[in-house]
This record gives sequence, C-alpha cells and structure tokens, in this order.
Amino acid sequence: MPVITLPDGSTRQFDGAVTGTDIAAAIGPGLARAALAMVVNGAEQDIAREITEDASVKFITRKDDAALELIRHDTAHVLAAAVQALFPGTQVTIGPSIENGFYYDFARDEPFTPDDFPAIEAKMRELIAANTPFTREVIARDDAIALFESKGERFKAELIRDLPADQTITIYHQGGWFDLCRGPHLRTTGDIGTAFKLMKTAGAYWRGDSKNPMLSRIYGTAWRDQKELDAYLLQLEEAERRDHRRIGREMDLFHIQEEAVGSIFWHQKGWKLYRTVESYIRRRLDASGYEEVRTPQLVDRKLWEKSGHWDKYRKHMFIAEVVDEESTLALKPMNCPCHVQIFKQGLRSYRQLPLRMAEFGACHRFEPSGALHGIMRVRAFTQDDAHIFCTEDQIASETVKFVELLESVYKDFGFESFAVKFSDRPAERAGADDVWDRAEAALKTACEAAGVSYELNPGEGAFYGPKLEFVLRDAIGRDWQCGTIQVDFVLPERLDAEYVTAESTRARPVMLHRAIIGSFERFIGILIENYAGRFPLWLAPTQAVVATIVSDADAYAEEVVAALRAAGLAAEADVSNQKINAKIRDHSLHYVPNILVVGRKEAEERTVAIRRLGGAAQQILPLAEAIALLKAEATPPDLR
RNA sequence: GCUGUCAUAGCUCAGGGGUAGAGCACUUCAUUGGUAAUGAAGAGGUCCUGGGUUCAAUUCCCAGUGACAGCACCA
Repeated sequence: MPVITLPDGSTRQFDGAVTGTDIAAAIGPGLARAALAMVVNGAEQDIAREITEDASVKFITRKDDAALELIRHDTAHVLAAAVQALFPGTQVTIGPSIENGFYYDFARDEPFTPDDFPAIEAKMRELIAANTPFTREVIARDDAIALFESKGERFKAELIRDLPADQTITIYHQGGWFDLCRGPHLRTTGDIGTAFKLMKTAGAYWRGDSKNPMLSRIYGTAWRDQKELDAYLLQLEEAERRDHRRIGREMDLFHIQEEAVGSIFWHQKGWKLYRTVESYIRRRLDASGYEEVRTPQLVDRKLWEKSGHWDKYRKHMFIAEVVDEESTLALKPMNCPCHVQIFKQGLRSYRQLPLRMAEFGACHRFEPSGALHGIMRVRAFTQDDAHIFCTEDQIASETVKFVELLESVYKDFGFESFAVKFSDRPAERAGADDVWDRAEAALKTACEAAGVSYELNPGEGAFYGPKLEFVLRDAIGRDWQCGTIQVDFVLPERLDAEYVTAESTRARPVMLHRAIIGSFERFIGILIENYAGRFPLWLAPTQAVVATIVSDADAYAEEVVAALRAAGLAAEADVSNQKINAKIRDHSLHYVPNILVVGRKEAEERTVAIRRLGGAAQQILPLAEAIALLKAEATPPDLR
C-alpha cells in the first residue's frame, strides 16, 4: 500500500505497486501526457518503473533541465540504432549526453565523415517518428556478456565485465534494437522530438587512453524544440566571430607562421596589449610583497635531472646543442628549479619567510602538434610565475593571500566568475605518500580558510604536489587553466633548499608554485574572446583615432593626436582622403573604441566630437575636457 | 602524437588535366565630404613543399609540412 508524496507535500495512497504512469494519470490527464520520467526518492527513473514502497515522487516534464539530458541521452541511443541499421558490422561503445548535446563512439574500420550525416539523420527521424517505447530489462551479468558477444559487440562485453560485481545490469530495448544502459530513458523515441542535429565527427580513444584503439565519434546537439536549437546554432556562429585568432588578425595583434610553429610574432598593437597586461601584473606583484627576478633561458640538463623534470618531461624539452661542449643545455620548460638556485644563494633565515620570488619567465615546451591552438596553447610562452618559499604553517595564510590577489586581478580584467578545481595526487608522482597526505591536507585547509569552493579533479595534480586550478572559459565554451597554486614538499628536498630556523637548526622550506594569469599568451587569448575585441579603454591597443572630415582640419587633428599622446593615450590621426562615413566604418571594424571626429567647426571651436565604438551618438566636448575624460577612463583599475 | 578535414592574391573564397578568377584590402587619379562603404583606373599569385602518372599537373596519385575539429597530453 505505497503512499506517494508529491513535491507540494500532498500524498496519495495506492492499493498496490504502481508505476509512475499510473500516478501521473491519477493526478490528471495533463500530467499524464507531459510526464516523461520521474524522480523517486531523489533518483531519476523511467516513468514505467513500479513503486512498491512509500516514496516521494516528482515528475520530469519537457520544461525541466533534467528532460534536456534525457532527450540528449536518448538521441544518442537513436543515433546508435540508426548507425547500426545503416552500417552493419559497426560496434557500439558508449554515448553519453554532454553540454549542449551528446556523442556516440563507434568502432568501425572506416571512420564516419560528415558526408554520412544526411543518411544517418534521416534514419534517426524515421526511428523517432516510429515512436517506439524504450523498455527496460534486468539481465544477469553472464547472460549480458554472452548476449553482446554473440552480437560481436566486444566493447560492450568488456564494459560489462568491468562493472562492479554488485551492480544491476540493465538493457534498454527500442523496438528490435537494444543497448546496455543504466537509464533512465524517456517513454518513447517520439518523446525526443526533432530538434537535433549531427555536428561533427572526431577520433576518440577507447576509454580515453591513447594506448587503446581509436573509435569514430559522432557529435550531435539536441534541444527541446526548434527554437532552442536555432538559438544554439546562432550562438555558435557568434562565438566563431569572437575567435581570438580571427580578431587577432583583424586588430593586427599577432601572427604565427610555419617557420616558428607554436611561437608568436607579436605585432605593435598586440605587444602594446601584452605590455599593458604585464605592467598591470607587475604593479600588483610589487604591491603584494613579491620580489621580481630573472633567470637563465638555457640551463644544463644536470639541474633538470635533479629536479626530476628530465626524467618525466625530456621528450617535451628543447635541447640546445653546442659544438665543442660536453654539456647538454635545455631551454627551460619552467622556472622553479632556477628560483630554487636563487633561494640557495647564501644562508636563508626563517625571518625571510615567506619569500615570494616572481618572474615573468619565458618558457619553452615541445607541446604535441595536435595540442597547439592559436595563442592559447603554444610552445614558447611567458608565465607570470612565482614561488613562495615558506614554512608549513604559512601555507594557509599564503594561499588565502594569493586567492584574494587572484580574485582581484580577475575582477579587474572583467572575469567575475571562474571555476576552481582541486587536483590531487597523480598515479605517477614523486614524494612519499605521507608527504602527499600533508600537502593535500594543507591545501584543503587553505581552501577553507580562503573560502574557496572547488570541484575535485582526481589524479590530476603535478608530479610534485597537489594543485588548485583556476579555469576560464573561451568563446566557444572550452575551458582553459589560467591561474594555479601548487603545494610542493618535493622539489625543495630534491634541490636541497633549506633555511635556518629560530632554533638555529636547518629546515626545508615548502614551495608554493603559483600563477595568476598563467601564461600571457593564453590569458590574452581569453581576454580577446571575452571582450570580442571591444576592450575596456585601459586595455585597448589603440585608444582613439582622430578622423578628419575635411583637409582644412588636418593640422588641428595632428594637434589633437599630440595632446592625446602627451596625456599617455594611444592615439592616431586619420587624415586620409576618405569620406567620414568610410573612416567611421573602417575604424569601427578595427575595434577602435573612440573615434574623435574633427571638421571645420571643431577646428575653429577647439572641440572634438567623440563617437564611441558601437554607439551612434556623438558627444561634443572642448579638447581639454575630452582628453581628461579619456585619460580617466584609460587609467588601469589598480591606479584609480 | 592519433583520427578526420583542409591548403589558390594580404583577407574571405570560387574554379579546374592545356601555367587562374571574384569581393574586400592595397596603389594611383579625380573628388573636401558631418558619423558604418565616393567613383574610376591599376598592381598583385612557383595555385604549401617534394616525388609520381601524363605530351602536358595548380588540378589526379603518394609522401612531407602546416592549419582546423575532436581525442590523448598540458611540469
């Protein structure tokens, strides 16, 4: 006699086992039509599942976000069914819902290409139109393995073998087709709707391991209705327009060419932006008790052997060959061992701790070719690196200070929100487990002290210690690690760093590796995409263009530019033989934030007409006033 | 690195076994114009590189390089 409690607190009693379908029907025909699945005591289930005990039940309708996930997951199933119908011999593996859609990985000798999409989509629509119910079957483990092996589905069989012994194994049928699946599902294929689209193909390793065979992945997007799908596709198009590689070219910021793959040619405007960011960070570090240093580019491999990097990262290091030299030099892939060398000069006292050693360290790493991406992932980059040498009980307070600084910097650059990930010990690591226990505990304590909430990223720490990652998102939703702080008990030991304690004994410092923006290259890439080229004035590489209407105003325009430059603003004159409309268009397309229009009238009255990027209105101001206004706006946030 | 796609003018791209095109950008001339394209003329390409097939290759085939998407990697 189950008593069902509904979300509004009301209860309904039934005479025996009931399905969600029964309950929804008992509540009303509208709900019976709308209910796609249900949540029983907090767990999502098929609506056709029976309930035999008292339970709280909530129905999922198309309006719920949970429905979107079901739609995506079910679309993946239909995709798999369609593919197997059209391409016999293709094995299925897994097909989860993901942000904005789903994918399915297939094993097939010949990978799928987008040319296959029309046929597959047509078949999918056919399966959806057939409105076949999804039905759940519980099956014994050995039977399941035998069933999938008999079909030649060895990947599925492998998955079942690796499931925990106590897990219930279920199969979902849709017509004659079935798949191993935990569920839950919608009622029928028709519940999926038609707002889906296959997007792209890709290779993906079986179980995410590059030692395994590569599968053929099909990505798709799926939504509740056509309107949502159209909005998503439009958003993708808009995201493409903010791609930093495209805007970088349009704004003449940088380029990359074949002779220096993974390295950036910074053009004048891009370098101006870079310098603005660098000067800002330098001021913030100076004001936060950091000491800036500079260490060598080329360092003997002996140092990397000691630090452990040679062993682990040799394949990713650039080696410099020198004639008549026995030694092997490596371009530094990171700065930490060099900073330890500075720390080790002379005897350090506990009184000097925490010692915060900063460097805009230029590093080189031979990144795999497939990893390179514009200026976001490169082979030559500069970190806003620093190492804090401190005692174990200073870890928490230094982390709190760091997080405060990072939050303030991100806010100044316009990033109000960002994700934090806590990456703990990786399988391959240096240092004993008790050291890792201490390091992880210290970082967790520090997070609590700093009020940082994080997502756990198991096994993703550095080889020498656990880390926090501060993640920013690019225009098309890809996440990039920018800031980080890492607790390291290992390198000071390996490189023999020590200080004199209050008791006049020797002790090892702890090293906190930390970066706020990570690499200038990546961060500037993210900045470009975040602002879509429309930078706040303090970051804009060209802050104003003075455009003339008639050549009689040329002399005055030059005078205005000189006055703007004297006030520290990046200004250019446009006295070209063009109509003002063309000049406005040209500079607007190049993301110039302010166009100061001067004609005869302005020259006579010694005013300027300011036109803001994207705005249609103009503001006429006396020259001195305009300069004061722009100067104030162009002041970096930390100097206001 | 792996899978797939791609590589033609500065940019965006069309074309195609008989050495090449558009729009924008660029240069010149005319035009001095009031807030997102004034008009005309001109210049510009070893069709990524190297091999092969062919009477003939930028086009077809193979390899390399690079770019793009995803996967793997990211100290």
